[in-house]
Amino acid sequence: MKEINAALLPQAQGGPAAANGVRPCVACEARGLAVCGALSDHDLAELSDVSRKRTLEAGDPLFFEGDEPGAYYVVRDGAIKLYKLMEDGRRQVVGFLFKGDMIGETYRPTYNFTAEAMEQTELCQLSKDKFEFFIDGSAALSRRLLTLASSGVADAQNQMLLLGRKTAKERLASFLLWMSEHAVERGDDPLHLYVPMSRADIGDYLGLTIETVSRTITKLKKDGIIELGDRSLIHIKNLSGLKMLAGD
Amino acid sequence: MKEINAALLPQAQGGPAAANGVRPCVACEARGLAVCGALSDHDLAELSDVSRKRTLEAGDPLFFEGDEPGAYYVVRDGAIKLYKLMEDGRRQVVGFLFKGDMIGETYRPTYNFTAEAMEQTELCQLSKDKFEFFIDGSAALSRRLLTLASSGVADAQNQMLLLGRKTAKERLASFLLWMSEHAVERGDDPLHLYVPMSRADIGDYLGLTIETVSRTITKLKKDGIIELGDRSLIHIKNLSGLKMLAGD
DNA sequence: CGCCAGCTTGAACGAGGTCAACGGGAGTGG
DNA sequence: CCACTCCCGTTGACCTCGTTCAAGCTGGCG
Repeated sequence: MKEINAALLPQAQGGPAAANGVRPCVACEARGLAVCGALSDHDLAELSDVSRKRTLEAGDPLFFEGDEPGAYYVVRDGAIKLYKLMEDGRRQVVGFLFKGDMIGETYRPTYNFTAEAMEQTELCQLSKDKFEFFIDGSAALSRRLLTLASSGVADAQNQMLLLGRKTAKERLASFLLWMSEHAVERGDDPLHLYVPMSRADIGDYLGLTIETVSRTITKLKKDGIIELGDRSLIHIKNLSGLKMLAGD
Repeated sequence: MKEINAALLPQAQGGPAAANGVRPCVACEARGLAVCGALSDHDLAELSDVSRKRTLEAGDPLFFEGDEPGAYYVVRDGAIKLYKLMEDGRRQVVGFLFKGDMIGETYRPTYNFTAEAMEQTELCQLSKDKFEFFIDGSAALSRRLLTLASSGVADAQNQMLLLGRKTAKERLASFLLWMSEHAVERGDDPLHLYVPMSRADIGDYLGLTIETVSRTITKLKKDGIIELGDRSLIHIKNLSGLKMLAGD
């Protein structure tokens, strides 16, 4: 039962981790963050039976826009980007997922975006049918998923305001603030941001080119708002200044 | 019980229609379209008890961004726009609602946008607490709401692609196609669109100015793609041409 | 060391914004 | 019935922000 979808997977999991097979969700480090927090220990133990660990390397796709959803995924660790492509290659990143986030295309016939790992990422893969059976049986889980979907809509609407009406500087400032707020939720330092996405990813998320992203970051640096560190780290030196710049 | 929230309403309903009070949801013309379709006749009869009819005139606000949600609303007839404002007045329309659509800020602490009628609009107002009690008790309703929320997210992501990466012409074409598809869902003629929104509304939805909207519509007219009729009517003369222009 | 991918910086361009003038239909009042 | 106003949409001329094109820079890795 753990292996039902193995044949459909883009890449089957290899290496030493595979030997561990399913780990109990009860002890999952992402449990507190994730949707699984809505379930009792007993339910979670059952969920373990329909879940399966997946590991992706940087650049690996999880699924493509238009694919039929075969599973739900919870990010245990790492970072995923979600994007849509136009025929001529124009790209729009519609979201980023980090530890505890879920891919919630609940009850949709096809995925509306492509999902791709930005770095090595561990996922919990939940069988679609089994998980939906769980949803129907648990009002708490339904409620949690509805709440998540609603905040997903709210996030998307904020992004619409950004894309439709904000200047390049306001977009960058809003993006950094968003990253900061989500760092808080995950219990990370909100002033020393780990930003695993490339300039191209940021540009495609903010509706800008890599050049504009680069230039705007340089300006923020010169204004003393932020500082760039090693390994994708961005230090926010002036949070209130950043909030001013974000507009709203 | 029908009147519990009457004191909180921005404008109490007046005129002859008020005398009717609550009309049974069972016979509601929007039932087939709306979320209520997920409920049995029996449940709907109960829902009638916690629902109340509201009528808005063009320009009337239903609620403001930041307000605490006190109710859920289903549009029975008319048209509503949802928008967010920045301090300096820049505006982003994040959605339009028509017959059968629901305002689904499920389980959120505040509304994320302002809702305003674009023409005379009839709404069914459902008590928040009562309706949430219904949700918890009905897996079918939960499922329906989750499906709606998911397609709301998908819609929002498509709009992100539009706002982030499409040209003015592509935006207008995509908008008209979107209107056409939703006309089909509502059982209206998909080639003779009723477009109740002003140029300003369209511009603020597409991240453009009224001037650019006007110029672009003129171009579409000159290219023989569309034709403008009386009373907010737009006739699509070349649907496949429109699809070409929309990109994706 | 050399190569390549990702990032930065500069210079010129252009799609859409801004500013301004005008037109036409609905409502109002004489 | 016309004169007047107001609002909305259209059109034109000019400008600007972000894009495009191009050149260098930096660091990781063979």
